[in-house]
This record gives sequence, structure tokens and C-alpha cells, in this order.
Amino acid sequence: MNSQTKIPEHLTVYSQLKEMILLGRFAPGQALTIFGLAEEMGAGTTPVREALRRLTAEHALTSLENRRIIVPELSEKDISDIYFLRLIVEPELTRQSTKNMTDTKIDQLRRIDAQINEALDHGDVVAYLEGNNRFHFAIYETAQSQVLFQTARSLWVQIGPSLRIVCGRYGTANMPDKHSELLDALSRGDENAAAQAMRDDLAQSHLLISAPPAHRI
Amino acid sequence: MNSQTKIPEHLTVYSQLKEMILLGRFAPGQALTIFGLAEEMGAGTTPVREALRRLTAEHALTSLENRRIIVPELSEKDISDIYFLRLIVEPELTRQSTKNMTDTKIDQLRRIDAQINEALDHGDVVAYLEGNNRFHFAIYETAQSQVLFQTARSLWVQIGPSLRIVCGRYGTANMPDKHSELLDALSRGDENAAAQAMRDDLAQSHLLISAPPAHRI
DNA sequence: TGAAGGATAATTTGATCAAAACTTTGACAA
DNA sequence: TTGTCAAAGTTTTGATCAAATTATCCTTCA
Repeated sequence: MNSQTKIPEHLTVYSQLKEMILLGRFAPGQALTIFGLAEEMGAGTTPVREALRRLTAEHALTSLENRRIIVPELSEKDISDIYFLRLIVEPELTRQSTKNMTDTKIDQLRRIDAQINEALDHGDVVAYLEGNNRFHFAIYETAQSQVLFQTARSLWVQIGPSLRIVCGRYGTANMPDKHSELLDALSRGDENAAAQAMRDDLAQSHLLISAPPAHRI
Repeated sequence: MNSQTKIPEHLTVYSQLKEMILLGRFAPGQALTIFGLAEEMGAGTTPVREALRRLTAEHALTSLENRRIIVPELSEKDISDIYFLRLIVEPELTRQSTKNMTDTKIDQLRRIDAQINEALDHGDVVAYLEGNNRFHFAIYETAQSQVLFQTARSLWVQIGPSLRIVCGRYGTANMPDKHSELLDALSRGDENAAAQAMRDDLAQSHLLISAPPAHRI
């Protein structure tokens, strides 16, 4: 009788926290306490503790020597290294996904893309970030590559808080969108064009996040 | 009064387990229980539990749906993806390390290399693995790149158990060793040659690990 | 005013325990 | 022999608590 009857609470807490980090609900540098989160989320301290430990291991959070856990503040070097990797990993995932692409999947992607455009029109930052995340990982999961998928996930959680800041700063006007080119290439089954479109999308995102802050006093 | 007076136990347990996994003390597929490890290591169950959770997050261990934790068995696809990444990340770390290379560091690397050669002569698999690990990461830490360093660490822990199997199968005769070329390039400050030597080293390792098992019944 | 020192509060850490969930074992029937 | 079911034995999970550690605040003194 082996079935998954119940999902352990530390997993649900983990998922919730990860989602919040990914969508930038926490500011970079903000400190998180076990007790505070447990109260806020209506969970026990033990599951929260384990979830924090896991997120720290994934570099979604940083554990200071003071035993204090904070949302990491990325340096310029960190960001350039993250994009160095993203520009390798995510186009490759896109390339591999092309082989497994189905009409059903393409339709699903088009629907998500429509939602993204709607969010952009309304200037809804959170909806944009959420849609963009779903769009990319709907492609990546199709590649069926454990290792690359996990790496991409890790990079996204690390960049999440900073990306949120950028969006808040510039609004949704200049958001990268090579999604139409990407969808065309995917539906044609052209893996090189798909990978290139992904590279373009990432390059735009990199420019945005590396741009100097608008008005730093 | 902020100083690091005492190291938490879950960290030491984590380090010990990671070391054991890296050197292949556990076979791929082997199950690990919290209680068993706690007894074996003379630690409490709480620190062991947290260490396992962290190692699982780093993909050094795999958490089955049964809640059972095992040492992962890598598929061919996993291995090729890991080497795809290694061939990007580790040469780049080597390249970046060239800028920060000092004579002291070079000497240290030469000493480690001598120990590796001694281990190879004696057919000492564990000493070889340990030396090789120290050699590579002594280079990588010099690069001062958080993100790439962490990625390399993660990839090594994942490949560890499989590498151990390969070494046990073929002995230490055919182990990759482009270390002299690497050391020469590093001491000349030739970053391209250094990165290339690292690529060659990894390519050899990849060949070895992808080779068909000798006599599978 | 401002720095040093210490008391107090908040937080993390690790142990322990009960409950839940899973695996295994063995009995019994087809 | 094969398959099913239930009971027993492990193992994980989450709550709780005491001890250790760190942060914060308040007083005192120059």
C-alpha cells in the first residue's frame, strides 16, 4: 500500500516560501525569522525551520554567520555570473524541449503568453512575473532534463528578488518579450531558432537588470 | 559581542555526510535513514534530519515519494547533462582563477598534485579522489565566483558516487591527469590554455564514466 | 552628547515524544 | 503456488521545551 496520502507540511511551507521569493515578495536584505514566518503562515516552527534550511541550501536565502537568515543581496559579479549560466542553460533547455513539443503544449504556451500580454497592458507587475515564470518553465519541463531544469530553477530563485526590484523601478513597459519569435520557432520545430530566441529574451532581461539605478541619491 | 564561538552540530553532520558522499562511501541506490545515521555518527536525530534535508536540496541525495532518502542513481542522460554543465562551468572558473593566481597558490597546487601522483602509483583510489577534489577546488575558490563555485560543488556531489564506482572498476591506471599542462598554463598566466587544459581533463573523465561497464552479467 | 557595559528580550538549536505514515511479515483463502 | 489483507515493527513528521546564543535596550560614566 504505497500511495502519497498526505503532503508533509514542510513541503507546503517550502513551496509557499519559494513562490514568495520568486515573485519578489521579500526585499533583498530582509531578515526572516523562524518564529515570525511560523506565525504569519499559520504553521509550526519545525516545518518552517526545515523549509528555511532547504531554501538556504538552494541559495534562495543566505545564512549569515550570526545565524540570521536573509534574502540575499546580489553583487554585480553575482548577477553577471548568473546570466553567464542562464545564457547557457536556458537556451539548451529550449533546444531540447523542441524535440518533445506537442500541439497541446504549444496551445498551452500561447494561452500563457496571452495572459502575460494582458498583464503588461495593465501594468500588473506581479501577474507579469508569475506568467513569465510559468511560460519559461512550461518550456523547460518539456525538455525532460533533470539536471538542467534544477539548475535553471536555482538561478531563477536567486535572481527573483532583484528582478522584482527592477520591475518596480521601471514598470512593465520595457519588459523583454521574444515570446512570439520563440513560439514560432517551437511550432516549426526549429531548435536553433528557438534557442536563439531564448538567448535574445535573456539578453534583454540582463540589460534591464544591469542598468544603473534610475535616481540613486 | 558577535563572534562564532561554536559550530552548530547540524553543520558538522552536514560536512561529514557530504564528504562521505563525495568520496563515494555510499553506493548509488543505497537508502539512508535518519535513525541509522544518527546512531552511526553518534549524533542526535534533529541535526541529522536537517543535514539530510540540506543534502537533498543540493541534489546530493534524492527524496523518494515514499519519504525514503537514497543516494541517487544517475541515468545516462543525467551524466551527459552534468558533463555538459561541467564543461562550461569548470573551465570558466579556471579562466577566472588565472587572474588571481599567486606563487603561493601555485606551490600549494603542486604539492597536491604530487600527492595525487603518489596515490595513483599506489593504486589508492580514495586518496586519489580526495586529492583530485582538493586540487580542483583549490583552483575554483581562487576565482572568487560565488555562483559558479556553488554550481561546481553541486555537480561534483552529484557525480561523486558514480565516479567512485568507475574508479573501483578500472583502478587508478587510466585516471585523467592534465594537471601538469594546467599548472604550466596557470603559472604562465595563460587563461585560455588553462581553460583548455581543464576541458581536456574533464573530457577524459567523461569518457571514463560513460564507458560501458566491463563485464555486466 | 556619546560611548561602554550589562541586563533583558528574542531567536536559534538540539533533544524528546506522540502521532501519522510507511514497510514488512505472516496468515489465510483462492 | 499466488494473491490479498491485516497486524506488527520502523521511520518520518511535527510540537514542545530547555539550553545556548545573539540582539536590543537602558543605564551609567566620561
